[in-house]
This record gives sequence, structure tokens and C-alpha cells, in this order.
Amino acid sequence: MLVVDERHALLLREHGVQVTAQRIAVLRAAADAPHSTADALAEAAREHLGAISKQAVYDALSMFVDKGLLRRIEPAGHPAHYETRVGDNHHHLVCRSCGVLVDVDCATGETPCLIPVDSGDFIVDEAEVTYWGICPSCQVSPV
Amino acid sequence: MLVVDERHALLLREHGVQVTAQRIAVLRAAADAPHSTADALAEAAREHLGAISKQAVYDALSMFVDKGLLRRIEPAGHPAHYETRVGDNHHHLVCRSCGVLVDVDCATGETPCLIPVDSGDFIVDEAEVTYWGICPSCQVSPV
DNA sequence: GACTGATTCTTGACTCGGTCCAGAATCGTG
DNA sequence: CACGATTCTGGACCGAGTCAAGAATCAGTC
Repeated sequence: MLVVDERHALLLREHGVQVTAQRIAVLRAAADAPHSTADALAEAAREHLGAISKQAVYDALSMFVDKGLLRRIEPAGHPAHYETRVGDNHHHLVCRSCGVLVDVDCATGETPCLIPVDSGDFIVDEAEVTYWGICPSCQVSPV
Repeated sequence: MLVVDERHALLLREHGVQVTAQRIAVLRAAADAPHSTADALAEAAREHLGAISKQAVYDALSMFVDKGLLRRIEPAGHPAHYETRVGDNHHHLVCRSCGVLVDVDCATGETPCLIPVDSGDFIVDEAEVTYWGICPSCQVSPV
């Protein structure tokens, strides 16, 4: 526990940002439960801190995303989710029925379908792929 | 004008739904201005009808999407946009700065990166690709 | 052309996810 | 340990979209 928090504290220091109890709690919550929503992370952080404001959670999360510690995923029709697996530009599968999110590696090799055939004069810096379908458990008993 | 409306009315009848002034106005607005938001379409429809409720617009739009007459695009952090180009599963380029949306054909041939390498037991029915970048005009003068 | 049941539209309250703001608390450097 | 900068709290607020009840409109039948 303490060890874990120390590690997170270090990570924050390395990124040149202030270390606060709230940030550590949020970072920890995100590491413990990948693909969580801001709300769920706030709840989890609360279990360690006793209390934390909605704002502190949002602040921490967007800072983490900025610094590349977390990645934000926002499937259409669902609140944003955060994950710790960063830097490999993997993609996601979303269940149309229950909204569950699953990691998936790309079909076409390394840095895949990254460049559109004709990007006009856009400067493209990211290609985001989302697969939509029905997850195994919803195939059996739809929500 | 009338001709256009007749065509839209026919389209609705073909899809087995009631023809109403509101639906025609919304469909028309969507055809006239691709990539519009619900709000913009409501506004455009209002110019032809005088008045239309928010609800009627949302009802019409989601019905159109259901029937395959329109496609809904929801880029993270932006309200939903609707377009009339359906059935070819093309993709989109979104400007990070101003949010403008541009159609783009897929990089890797027909029905492209559609199948993830390992979908577990998910039944995948769609692959959605979104390219993020900066549009030409924002490169010159950022919003 | 009027009648009638089903569908659709209007109005207005409400939800959810997220942001804005001002003042209080906390951090970390000197 | 004191001070300035950063961050956190609490609460109001916002935009996009949904819900619900009653009024209006549609389309098939006489």
C-alpha cells in the first residue's frame, strides 16, 4: 500500500508536478481498475482518502492525460473512461448493449490504418479505431 | 422546393413510416447541410416550418438513423453530427482545434481494418475509424 | 369529406457528465 | 517555518440529450 503510493508519488515527481494525496489516490484508483469512469475513480479514491471533490478528480485526470500517464477513451454515448495502458495506440471494442470496454490490438500490423488515403491538408496525429459489437455475456442475456 | 419535399416524402413512405411536415423538414435540412448537429438541423428546419420542437428533431433523427437514412457521428467532446452519406462506412477526420468534420475514405482498401486481430467472443458489427488532427485553417489561425 | 384510433409533436421538467468560479487548504522552496 | 504558488473544496452552472403527459396530426375506413 505505502509502497504503491510511493511509486505513484515518484511518478508524479518525475513528471514535474506537485505531489498531493488526491493525485496519488486517483492515479492509484486508475491503476487498480482499468477502464474506469471519472465517477468510479472518484468513488475509489474516496475509499482511500475519505473525501475528494469531483473537481480534484477531473483536474488530476486531465493532467495525467496531458502528461501521458493515462489515456482517455470516450465511446459515443458513454462517459469517458481512463486506462493506464498508454503509448501503444491499441484500440477498443465496445459492447452496444452494456457498454463494456475491451482492449484489442490492431488488425493490420504496427501503427496500422494510421494514415488515411487522402488527408487533404489536415495534419493528422492520431487514428482512433473503435469496434462496436455485442459482448459474450450480453449475447446470452442482453441488458 | 416542393419537388425536393416530394422526394423526401416518398423516401419516408418507402421506409414505412408516417410522413409529417417535421420529418420532411429535418430530412431536408440534413440533406442540405451535411455534418450538421441536431441543433443546427433544428434551426434549419425552423426556417421552413416556422417552429419545431427539440424533441421532434431528436425523434426524427434517431428514427432516420435506425432506418439507415442518416448516419450519426459522435466525436469525443463534440455533440453528435448527422450525415446523408450512408452505407459505405467511410471514416472521419476531426480538427482538434475547431472541431470541423471531414469525410475520408479508408486507407486499406475495401471494408478495411474491419476485423480486429482477436475479438475474443465479441460479435463485432462495425469498425469506426476517427482521425484526429489540425485542419488547414486552424494551422494558419488557431481558434 | 368526416370519423377514429394510432402515431407523432409540444412543452417543460429533468438527468448526466462535465466546467467555472472564488475562497480555503496544501505544497515545496528558500 | 514562512511565504508564494499551486491545488482543492463546494456549489452554481452549462450543454446535450431524455422523459412524460397531454394536444395535435396522420392515414385508413366509412
